[in-house]
Amino acid sequence: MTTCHISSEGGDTMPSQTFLNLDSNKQKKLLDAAMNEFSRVSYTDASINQIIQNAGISRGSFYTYFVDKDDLFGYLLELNKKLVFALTKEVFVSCGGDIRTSFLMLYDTFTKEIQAHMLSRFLKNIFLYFNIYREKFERPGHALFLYVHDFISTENIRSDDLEFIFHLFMHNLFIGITEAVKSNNISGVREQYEKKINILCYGIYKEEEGC
Amino acid sequence: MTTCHISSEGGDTMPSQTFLNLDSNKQKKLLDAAMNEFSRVSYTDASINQIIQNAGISRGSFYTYFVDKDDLFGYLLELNKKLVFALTKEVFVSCGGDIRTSFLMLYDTFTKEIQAHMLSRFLKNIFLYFNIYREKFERPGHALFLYVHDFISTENIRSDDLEFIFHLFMHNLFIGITEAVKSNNISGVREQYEKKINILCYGIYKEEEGC
DNA sequence: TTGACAAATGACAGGGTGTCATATATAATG
DNA sequence: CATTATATATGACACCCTGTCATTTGTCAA
Repeated sequence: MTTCHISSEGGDTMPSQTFLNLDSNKQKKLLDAAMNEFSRVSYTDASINQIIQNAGISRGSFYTYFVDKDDLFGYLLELNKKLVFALTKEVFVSCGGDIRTSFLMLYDTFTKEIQAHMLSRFLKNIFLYFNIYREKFERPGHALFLYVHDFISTENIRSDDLEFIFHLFMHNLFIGITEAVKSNNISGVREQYEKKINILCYGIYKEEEGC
Repeated sequence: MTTCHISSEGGDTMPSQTFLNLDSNKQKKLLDAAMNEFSRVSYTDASINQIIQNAGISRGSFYTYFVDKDDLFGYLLELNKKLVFALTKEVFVSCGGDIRTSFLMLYDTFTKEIQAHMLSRFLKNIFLYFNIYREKFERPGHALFLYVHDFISTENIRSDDLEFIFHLFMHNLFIGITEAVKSNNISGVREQYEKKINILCYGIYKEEEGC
């Protein structure tokens, strides 16, 4: 409970043993085809037909590996989760645990990652059609929190519910990145994101109000 | 620009003249069938086949009225917009324009409305599958802001960008309602929502930090 | 060689969308 | 009234999708 491995949550979507038994080349071929399809179009439009065609497997086979599109997609997320976890932790450490600077840096880190990394197209599409993935993606939030909460500084924080705050910031981070990916006015989006983070940190009301 | 009618924005999704020319009974029959379908299942699963079957019109006719499911749905939103606008304004007025109390009350008002009003099932489904509608629904936000901004008090607000703040609160209101509709722990959700609003108003940092 | 079990297959049923040539109203006009 | 023009309605059609399942193919041990 207290110690948490990355893979602890989200084990609900797993391929069948049949798939796991498969020659790893064949596995990769299917996974690659899936990544391509989910990068090509939105989740809704992604077609299993396309995937199996590109992977060169039969319809029937696919359904012995995964129960449906959701299952496959969940597995892909699972595989890419480690990257997100590691990056997040790294940022918190390098910011001395300060929430405000951490979340500003997370934004920059992820948007850069999306531009530069091999996963770019897939990640980009995730954020591009984020509204659809939101639930799937935000669910492992608890695991992520457990993974990094030791590295968050709470000295200057008013509330005692750190997890709540973490999720609130995370949520806004994801929305920010989503907008960054969609928009062509990068600096404008970044500016708005910082504004939001500042509001979350300092509030909108003038000083006089008591806590 | 400054004066704003409710219908100003979102005129992009409109039924064809053919539909508008129709006998109003026939119009209603189709609209009712659509409302039922969008209440029955998620937007993704909503089927035009079902709608035309229940409305007793032919496939071909439907496509002379609306270009697709999106178009039809947009029109339904348009028709229900007035209610949302009116309620929002009312709340702001009755709260003397204070953002915090207004948004707390908006939450209560809308969740009650969803339970009590004739539109309940439709509205409920909107929020239930909100992730999908988010864009469609948040787009008319600007019109809504123009409609109510005169009734928002800015005395105790730090920032000068009222519209930005308004959208931020609106966004969280919608998420709150969405969660309320989904959850069976109503009071818990309401509590979390208030927590969030308080953070937006007062921030998470302790006093000492300068503005 | 022969079972026995694991894996792969594609035809099939059932559902969906958007189109279009054709049929049927309704109105207008000589 | 007959005729032509115009608006509206229709459902068969082409095409796409998903999930299933009886059957075939592969593999390995006895």
